[in-house]
Amino acid sequence: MSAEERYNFKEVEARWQREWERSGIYKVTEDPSRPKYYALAMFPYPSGKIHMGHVRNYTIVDAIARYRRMRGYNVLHPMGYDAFGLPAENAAIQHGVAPDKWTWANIAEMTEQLKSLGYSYDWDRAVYTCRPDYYRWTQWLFLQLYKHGLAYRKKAPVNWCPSCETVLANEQVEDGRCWRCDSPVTRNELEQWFLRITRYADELLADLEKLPGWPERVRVMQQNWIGRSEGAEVTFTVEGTGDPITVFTTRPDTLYGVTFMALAPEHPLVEKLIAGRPEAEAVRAFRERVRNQSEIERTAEGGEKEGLFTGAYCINPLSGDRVPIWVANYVLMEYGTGAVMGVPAHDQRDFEFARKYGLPVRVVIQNPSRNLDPATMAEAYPEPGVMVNSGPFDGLPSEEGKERVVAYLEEKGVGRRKVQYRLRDWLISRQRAWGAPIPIVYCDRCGTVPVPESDLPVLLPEDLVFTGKGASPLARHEGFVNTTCPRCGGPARRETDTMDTFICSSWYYLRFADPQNGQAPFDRAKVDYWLPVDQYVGGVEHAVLHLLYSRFITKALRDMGYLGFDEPFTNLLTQGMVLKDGAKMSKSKGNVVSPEEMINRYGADACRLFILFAAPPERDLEWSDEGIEGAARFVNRFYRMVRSALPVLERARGTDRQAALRPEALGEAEKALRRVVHGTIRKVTQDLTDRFGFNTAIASLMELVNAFYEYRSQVPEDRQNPAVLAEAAESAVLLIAPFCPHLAEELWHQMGHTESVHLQPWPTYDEAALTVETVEMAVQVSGKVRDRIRVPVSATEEEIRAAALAAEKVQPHIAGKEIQKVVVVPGRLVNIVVR
RNA sequence: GCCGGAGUGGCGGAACGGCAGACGCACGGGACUUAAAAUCCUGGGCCCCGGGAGGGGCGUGUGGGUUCAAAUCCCACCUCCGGCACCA
Repeated sequence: MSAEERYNFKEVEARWQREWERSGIYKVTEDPSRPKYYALAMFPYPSGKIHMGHVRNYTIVDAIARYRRMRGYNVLHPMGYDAFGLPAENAAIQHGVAPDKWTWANIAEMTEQLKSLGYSYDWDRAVYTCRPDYYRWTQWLFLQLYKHGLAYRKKAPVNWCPSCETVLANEQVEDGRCWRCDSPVTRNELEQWFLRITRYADELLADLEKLPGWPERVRVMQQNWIGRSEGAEVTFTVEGTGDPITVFTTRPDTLYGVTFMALAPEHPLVEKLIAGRPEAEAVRAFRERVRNQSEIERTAEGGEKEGLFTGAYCINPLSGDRVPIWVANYVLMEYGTGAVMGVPAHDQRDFEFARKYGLPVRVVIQNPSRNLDPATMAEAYPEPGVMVNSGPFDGLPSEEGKERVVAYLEEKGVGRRKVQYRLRDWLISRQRAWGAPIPIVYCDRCGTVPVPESDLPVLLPEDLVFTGKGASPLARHEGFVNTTCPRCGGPARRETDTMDTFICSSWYYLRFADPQNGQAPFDRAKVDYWLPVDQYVGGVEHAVLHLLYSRFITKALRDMGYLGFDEPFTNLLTQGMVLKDGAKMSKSKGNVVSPEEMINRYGADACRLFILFAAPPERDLEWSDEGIEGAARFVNRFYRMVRSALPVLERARGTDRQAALRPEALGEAEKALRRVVHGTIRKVTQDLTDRFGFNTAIASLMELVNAFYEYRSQVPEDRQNPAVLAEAAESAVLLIAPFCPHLAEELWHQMGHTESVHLQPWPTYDEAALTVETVEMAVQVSGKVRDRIRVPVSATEEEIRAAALAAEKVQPHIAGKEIQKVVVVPGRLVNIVVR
């Protein structure tokens, strides 16, 4: 093949990217006359260059967006940057580059790379969370939450990452380590801002039911994280002082089995209980030791249970028993009430604790199949059974007992039904400077004062000094800190913590509906038109973080009257990772494949094609150098297919194609090619509509290309049917457009069209072209394929049966045998069952 | 421990009650070429019998079951991956 016939992807891709940008074909506005489709990829942190994970994510969404556009939808397909965050600050400390400079340089580079991949974004809608015109509204969001009692400040034990020098939310601690830098997290008592996500715990859990378009896996992860459990609160009374100690339990039926009370070492009552007692010093020392343990140490595997007797006793409200009060390291102050009733016979943790410290074990639920003996039990019996040693409740099945005990406690006023969640409020203060400042002022006279909306944004100073030591640069910036109270006008100090960047990303999908709005975060009518997101795509690592936060913010804004829907993301696709040599790509492993290099060597279309073809989107994808070469080869093969047919196609110009495609006008070879063409249209359409079967859709396209070559090699050039070839080539180009947009656009124009291929309607298949006169069917004898027969599609079951029984290779297998049954599956197979 | 997902040729994967291995990668053979690259055609799950055309058996993690028919449905188990986990 001559040099100029080789597909010059570099020139073609650059040319069409320029043209699309010039003509603005991907720009969208609201259009009530068309159905809308909002396709969204999780926007990136501008870390420097894009990696293969990004390419995969955005290629999937781009294919979806392009397909929907051709199907007649008004498609919103935006992109932006989650641009606040620690790496920018670290760069400032290490290299002395200002965080905004560093960030904007990265954004410029990544944008250029994204453009080189030919994604169909409406770039006019890009949002940058670090820009005042965006974070102004992040601050506005905070103020609304504050106004509605959903943002509050409290002193609490919090997760502190010593390396990032900031606190973290619970969701951002994994196995006791910082999600970002992997350092062990410590516990600190600090005054911090929280968002009351727990107020929505119930709805966040219940509404998972409304998300059938989410992967089961993600819903289960959120369910686990929210951790709802039903039980009761029961109040014990301290002997002597009468102080109440309330516990949460899921097993009110075991209340008669309580043999000790266990308090978290940090429990507020501990100090009063031990005051003046000989145990006081030891308990205080124990408390300090536990408090200083890191999350990892405290929850280490096995978890040796430790505790100390306080010297005090309390009274069981049900049995009247006198119960010793202990402090124990396994009781967490953050969950429930920070106090646990110890029932060794029926709770494994209590059991271990009781055995270690010689506390009594009292069986109150009897195992129906094997009698439990407290003296010999080797482990707790947590299963249901029959209540014993429980006064008036003896003989009740334990499940029923739960109800009866709670009812009794409520009647006596010493307990009540309670639903407890594992989910805790979202800690959002960050002691970092490169983030959206929390719009709060502290005034000696007025206290905590929110910045008025009209004063937003609270701007980040541009002259921050990053030393990496001591307090945040924001806290050390006098010009920022010192201000006047918006209420009384007196001297005041600004809050110097910034917001968790997950707040910035918890509402960005709303801003895309109205990104330039200077008067409000978004216009309700525009949001009503575009939202919710029809298809969201991203990594599963945000299953609990970003996706839970966004659901919460959506519900909060809905309750404030700003939104009219309950859930932000109707359908979610969690794409798999891109691996190399079986492992996640990372600099330390040295197995990183650079998208930039691949695009340079093989072209954007080949990269996109390989990534879509190599694995279904939700599965991990193993990068293969040979694989992408194969994809590049196919791009060329496709290009040559159309190029070499252009002279023949020229003959179809201006003729009546529909007339030329009438069945009477076609020979067998033409009909066969048309069958493949229309079969492929059907297959690709199905694969893109009801699932994301990009890999099988592309496989089907490859079969079409193979059939095209076969036709051209088997029918002499002068006898080739121009109308059939034109239909095949046009269909192929339209079908490949979502995957290889440059290739499709180039060929579309070479075929003589002047409008963009991406604005064309999606092809439809012709049922008539799919019909066949005869079908081949397999003939099985007792389930094994022995022969094949060709029968007319119109053949009756009786005729098929006769043909099968007469088939040559079937004879030896049925000769002399009794035919028990013949199963005929028309169009597929015949199974002759013999004995 | 509880919950979820996945195990199919040398490799990525397809089929999700009806002919296992579509499509591609890698590999073998052939054509074109002085040669190579590129391209085009072609072969192939594994084992056994046959010189050959051909024939037979076994095959979707393991063991059972349902069915004329199971990768697909049911039961039990194994392995790997992921989530939660001293949450009362």
